Amino acid sequence: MSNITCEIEKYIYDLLSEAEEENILLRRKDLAEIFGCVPSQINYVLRSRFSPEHGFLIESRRGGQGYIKILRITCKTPQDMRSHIEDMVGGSIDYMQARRLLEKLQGRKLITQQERLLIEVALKNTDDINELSYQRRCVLMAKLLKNLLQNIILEEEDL
Amino acid sequence: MSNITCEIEKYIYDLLSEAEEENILLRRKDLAEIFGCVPSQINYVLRSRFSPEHGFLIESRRGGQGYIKILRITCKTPQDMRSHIEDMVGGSIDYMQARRLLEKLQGRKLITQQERLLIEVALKNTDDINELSYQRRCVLMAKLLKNLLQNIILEEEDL
DNA sequence: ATATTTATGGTTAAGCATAGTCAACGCGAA
DNA sequence: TTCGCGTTGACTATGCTTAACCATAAATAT
Repeated sequence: MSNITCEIEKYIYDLLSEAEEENILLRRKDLAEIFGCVPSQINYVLRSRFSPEHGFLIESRRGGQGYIKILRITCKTPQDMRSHIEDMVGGSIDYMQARRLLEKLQGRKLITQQERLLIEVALKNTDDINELSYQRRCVLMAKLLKNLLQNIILEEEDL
Repeated sequence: MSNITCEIEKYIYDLLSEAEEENILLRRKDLAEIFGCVPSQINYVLRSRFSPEHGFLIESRRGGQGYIKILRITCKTPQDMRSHIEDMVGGSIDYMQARRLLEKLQGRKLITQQERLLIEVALKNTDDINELSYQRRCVLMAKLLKNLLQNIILEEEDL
């Protein structure tokens, strides 16, 4: 995997691992210089790899002494996780969105690959109910997805 | 501590912490002299660090014996808080502004970091609805944000 | 009383150093 | 081919600092 985006992602991940705190401070232009790319590449990495859905918050300032701060948010309680799942999925979701979400969750090690495949099978069954409208299917899929995620993720967290 | 604005902010914050009352009196020119900056720098600090979003109101008077008074906003009733939220968010807000606001609200301990993340996820979903115009999304986001904030901040009182 | 002077604070715009957005383009996979 | 991800750079927005100019309240002179 030799594209710059992945390299920058890994670099930031390593910084976060090393950091005592759950957050790190960066200079966009410095990072761009390190990787020999345009500054806006950093924005792309943040948007595609460190978004709220991935469990990160970004703070930043422009101007002199500007910075980018990346915070990793951990869901400490089952209630937090339930709310988090509710927010990620929402009241309606289509099959492709759901699959992208599952991919991210697997990347965060919140679900295993097998669990992900099982969920996708379940979702596909719902998506194949052609008697229902698209909208109706999206609502049903959201409910199903949330139930499955909550069962899987919270079971492991509730020790 | 590299810029004067942050130093002045901290200075004022310390004064407010020490003060018995929920407000303090300052002389603009004295403060400017202490920090060796032009007086209008103080206005910049007040505008960017002690606005209603930050939980403060400013009163002042010109001429001889002039002063600047900084008051901490206190929301005594749920209705006060609703008005405060309405003032801060307004009828339209974009994703960046909303994020900055959430950063401040977390700083004021009105929301937790987890709650902030959840709200950002929800806002991002709205911001990603590309079928809608920018203006329409801003209006929707303002409504969503106010609803979420009111539910979170007023959860106890509102029942 | 009224006008003038003095002592405050307010507003705005310019300039620089950042960061953000957007749309076009390239490339590889389905 | 078509689609989605990644890359790029031109353009935009923001944050801070400074300074010139504006507005107002109080003190003083008349």
